[in-house]
Amino acid sequence: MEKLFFVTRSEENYIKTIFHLGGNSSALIATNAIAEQMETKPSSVTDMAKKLAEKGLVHYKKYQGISLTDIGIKTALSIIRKHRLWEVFLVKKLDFTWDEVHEVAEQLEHIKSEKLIDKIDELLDFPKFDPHGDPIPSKDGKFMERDKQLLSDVELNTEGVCVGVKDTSAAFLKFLDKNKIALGNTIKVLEKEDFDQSLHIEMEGKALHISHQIASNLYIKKND
Amino acid sequence: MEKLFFVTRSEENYIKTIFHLGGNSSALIATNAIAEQMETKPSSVTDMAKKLAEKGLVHYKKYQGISLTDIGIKTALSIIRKHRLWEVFLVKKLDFTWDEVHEVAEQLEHIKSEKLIDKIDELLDFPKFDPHGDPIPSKDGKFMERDKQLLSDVELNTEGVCVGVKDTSAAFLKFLDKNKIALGNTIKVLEKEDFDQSLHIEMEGKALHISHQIASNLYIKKND
DNA sequence: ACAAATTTTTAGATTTGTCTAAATTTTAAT
DNA sequence: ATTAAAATTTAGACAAATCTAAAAATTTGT
Ligand SMILES: [Mn+2]
Ligand SMILES: [Mn+2]
Ligand SMILES: [Mn+2]
Ligand SMILES: [Mn+2]
Repeated sequence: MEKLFFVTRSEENYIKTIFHLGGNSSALIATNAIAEQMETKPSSVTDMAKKLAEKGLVHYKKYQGISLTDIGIKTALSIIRKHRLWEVFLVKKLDFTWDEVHEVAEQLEHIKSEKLIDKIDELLDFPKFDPHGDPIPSKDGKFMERDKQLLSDVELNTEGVCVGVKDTSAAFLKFLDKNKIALGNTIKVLEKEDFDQSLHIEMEGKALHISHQIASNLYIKKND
Repeated sequence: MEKLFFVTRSEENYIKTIFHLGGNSSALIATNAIAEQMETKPSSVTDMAKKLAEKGLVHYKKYQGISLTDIGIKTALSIIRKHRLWEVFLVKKLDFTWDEVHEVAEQLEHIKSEKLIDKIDELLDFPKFDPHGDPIPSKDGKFMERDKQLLSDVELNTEGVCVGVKDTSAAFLKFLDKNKIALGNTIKVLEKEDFDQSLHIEMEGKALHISHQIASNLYIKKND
């Protein structure tokens, strides 16, 4: 007793959103939070909550909040796996840039074929992270959360490597491109401005001055 | 004035079906024919006919029949292009067999991204035919109909090459696999049985006896 | 040409996913 | 502990895509 019901595209999008808002574990996610994230109305979320509870994908108690069941979590991980693998495919095989992939992956993540996604995984040589540095769940739902910190949180003189972005908007990613900031680049924190918390850093040997807004959306992995 | 409206997945499926039933040119396609092909009810087809006419994708006159407008034809060709390119992709890049690809392509053909399909086209080196021998329309809607004939229609001693299948069902394709009949194989018609119209042929040098049903679903290109 | 058969359309209902506006419950503030 | 504010749910509506049953138009057979 597991894949009992067909899950629609809309249901998949709700499940994914609940997961991203932390609805795994036993945290209860608010109706409003889901509505805001999905740019829909709270009443629509309530309607869907009932439907998903009916299908055994979420726990739902009126007025209390929503969280994913085990099956819901498995479903979410499967969608996220597909989304991220397609993103890697688009970048590695079709020369998409990292700011172009999300939109298309939003569509591709709903394609229903286990064989398809497993073959894509194989074609890409089983990547562990997507183009934004986010981990890719394996077929059985496991994934390694990388040891990473926001650049804005590390102390002076820290050296490391860019490993991910928090903000994945096209606008932010294009800004990073323009400033030659890319995942894999080496980085060192040279100075912190107390006044505006901007940072003077060295990236791949070149000096760069970046705002707090940028630093608080870039993940780095500190050198051992 | 061209891509005026958003075309839904359901509308795309109707457009494609009308095209395949010959609704390009000015032939009028019957409501019942469309309903049968799509395994839906005639009343649903009528409803959709009105919607598509409203959007300028089909010509529709009550009780007379349905045909595609120029925009409708362009739309159909774009969907068919996507379907067939994805089929080639699945076979060439992901080792799908030709009997497995159709189902998945039915989903992938609805992905909306011009860049995606053009890059897939490029990755595959601009194939002209899909795994079943059907021509792939180019970006601008042109395609070459191959010079081909049903094996059941050619005369005795004809020599040629298998270039396509008429029946694309998984059952038929698997049958061909089992009998080592593949596109690209050389073929020669040795003898025709008058009684049941079965054929004795030579395929890649090996003798084979095939029924009329098989011969009438295999396309060959005669040697010059 | 005209009745019978067939095809097609209409009318009305259903499901899914969404919305607005009103009612209810929970939470926060005094 | 009340009251005010905020969050959530309900009730009722709507659009899309489908269906069934009945009505209308067309085609066919004699
Ligand atoms: Mn993404
Ligand atoms: Mn990503
Ligand atoms: Mn196909
Ligand atoms: Mn095909």
